[in-house]
Amino acid sequence: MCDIAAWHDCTVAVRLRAKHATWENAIIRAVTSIDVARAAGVSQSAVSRAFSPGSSISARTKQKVLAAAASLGYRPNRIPAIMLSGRSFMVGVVIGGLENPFYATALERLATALRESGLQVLLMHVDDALTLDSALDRLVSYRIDAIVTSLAIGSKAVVQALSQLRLPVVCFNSSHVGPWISTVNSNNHGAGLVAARLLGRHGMQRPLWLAGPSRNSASRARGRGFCQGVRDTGIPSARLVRVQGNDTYDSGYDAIARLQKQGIRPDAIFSSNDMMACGAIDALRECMGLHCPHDVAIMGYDNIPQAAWRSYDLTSFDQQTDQMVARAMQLLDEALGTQDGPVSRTCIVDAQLIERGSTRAAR
Amino acid sequence: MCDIAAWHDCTVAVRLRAKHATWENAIIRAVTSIDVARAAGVSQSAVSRAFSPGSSISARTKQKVLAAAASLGYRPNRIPAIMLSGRSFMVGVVIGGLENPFYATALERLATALRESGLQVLLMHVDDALTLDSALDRLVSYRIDAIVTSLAIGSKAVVQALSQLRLPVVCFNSSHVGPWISTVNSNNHGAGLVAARLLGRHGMQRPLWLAGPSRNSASRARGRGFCQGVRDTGIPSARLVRVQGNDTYDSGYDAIARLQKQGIRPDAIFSSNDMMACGAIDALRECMGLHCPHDVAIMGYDNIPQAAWRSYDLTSFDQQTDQMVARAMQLLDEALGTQDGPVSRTCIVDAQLIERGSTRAAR
DNA sequence: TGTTGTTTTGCATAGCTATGCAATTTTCCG
DNA sequence: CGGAAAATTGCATAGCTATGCAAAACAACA
Repeated sequence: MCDIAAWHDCTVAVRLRAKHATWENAIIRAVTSIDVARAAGVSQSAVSRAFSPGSSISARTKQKVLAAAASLGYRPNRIPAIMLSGRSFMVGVVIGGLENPFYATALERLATALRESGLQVLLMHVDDALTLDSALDRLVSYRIDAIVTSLAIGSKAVVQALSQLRLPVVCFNSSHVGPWISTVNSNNHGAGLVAARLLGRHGMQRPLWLAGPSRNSASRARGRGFCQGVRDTGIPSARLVRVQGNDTYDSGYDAIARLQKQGIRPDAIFSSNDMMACGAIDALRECMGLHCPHDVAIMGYDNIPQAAWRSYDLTSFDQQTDQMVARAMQLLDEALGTQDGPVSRTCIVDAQLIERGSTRAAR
Repeated sequence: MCDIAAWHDCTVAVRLRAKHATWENAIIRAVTSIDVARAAGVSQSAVSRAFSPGSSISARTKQKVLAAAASLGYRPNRIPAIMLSGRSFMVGVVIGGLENPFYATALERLATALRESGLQVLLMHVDDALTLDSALDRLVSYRIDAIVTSLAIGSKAVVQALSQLRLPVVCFNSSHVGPWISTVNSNNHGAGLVAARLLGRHGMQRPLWLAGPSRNSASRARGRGFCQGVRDTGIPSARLVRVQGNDTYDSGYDAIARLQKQGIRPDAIFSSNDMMACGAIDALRECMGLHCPHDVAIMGYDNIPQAAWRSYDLTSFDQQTDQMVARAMQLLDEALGTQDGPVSRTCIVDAQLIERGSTRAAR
């Protein structure tokens, strides 16, 4: 019924003819500061100074230049400055997994923070680690000043590749460190402890740790914290269930659905992230007839918007994106500002427990 | 309007540090092709050719160059080429509203497509139309080749600002057109018709159109299609309820929650997007005691991942992101390839109805 | 070997702006 | 008004690579 768009039918081509022959030249050659200088009757230096705040130029000259620039449609060109200074004010942002709303939001905040610091975002989306190398080559060929990545830097090889760039790198939630590499981590281990204590207060006896892929170091840290917290609280030790595949809703759903066959019946679940937790809630109800929070208490991580949606009402840990981004900017500034060579710092931000209905047992 | 001086101001702090960086670079200078040439005992041209596929160079020379380059850690530099060719192979991508998973996914796909076409993404996140002007100035100062934006270009002023850049612009779901501006639209109106027909088949009698903000032209088109479809089908005409604020889950929830007081009791809702639809489902249950699909059939738009989550199981229209991105790339290639001046084309992609439980009335 | 044709190499340059420095103009003050 | 100080302006250049063109090396062939 809805057939593929026949775009030859729906397409409207509108070609606009030039009124003056001049604009065609403008395509071939952009308006330069020399053009403006000629039009304003000043030197090219004056044009440059008119657009550089704080430089030595009289109000009258600046006025003339700006007028000429406006009439010619001149736009300052930062490319030559990159060559001269060796600084492009571009930061390579390497991301993946935007289907997780947490990363999408983080990217948004990061982009805003970078913009406000006068830095541009050269975005590189990578599907897997394989494409990372060529992605880095590309970024570097544009002479980026630094790299910020939210990828969970899993392998030593990736760390080495990053270090060899001899560029400041700031990672989110990466456990590996090395020269040139700084990281901002959520306090994953601490949050795991808090999660376990919360279950202890509710008297849970059959906790389950719903783990993300083992290559995800942040997930591993959450699990370690949780299991330790469970031991500390004196609850019977937590059962580990690891999702197959990625840390998505479907993976969480499937992992819990499999419990049915195995005869496992948890009364509390701590999930490596919110999407998996939502999948778990639905699987419990649909496959096992268990309801949250009446039969099972559930906690996630990330505090994605959907955790607050009423159908899930999911207790979660907020990663405090704003703080983490602010820290990342600090580390970045520090790395960019120093002349002392490779900087490597780590910085940990506490996650905040957001209690919602999914852990309010109504027994 | 386009205050160029203003954004220069915000980079002053960083600029000062750049001086130090320059001074420092005199000591730790990036490896250039000249360094490699010296090390390999060849001319700088040879180095350039060794890294330009298809250029005239003997295997032996290339070998020497690559070896020297590897040992020095040389990385090709595209910045001078930008100056020479006037082409940066960077595309400015202007986005906002990543909290809507649909846009996040679209960005991911777009970034991938651009990368595969050898284009870089210079990302610009804008919170509102106010920051757009300065954002554009920044992008242009990096000599981007084109702009792609998923913002709903609402106002004539924005269109004019974009046109004045004299750069190819490709918009998603924008109704306004103009020189230099091409658009890829979802068939919003057609989808509205389809939605109405679906309700007609189910015998609904009290349809409600849950409208997004009136400035959103895509939302308006969906509403027009729906209302016309409702008329065509002979159902009593659809009631309009417009959200206050943005097109989010909360807005959808609140809009439906308000129905209670007004004594409105729909038996079918077509929502401007999925997030609002999810809010509507929850509000119906919590505030009015109505259940979906038993009491009310609900449809959304975008087919975000959450629409498939079992707690919502929402019928939706898939915007066929892959197709839309592919079309956008075609329009982009066309605009970049032509020398004939400003191109303006429009292209429409049908949305695909995804029927799920929210419209499977179990009466 | 000489000649012609082909491949490879190096030279020289363009591309545009920011900035140090010197020259010039303006301002200030005695 | 004169001269010193300050402000402004212009000149010249650096920054790095891709590429047209000419020169050189090489290959093929008689």
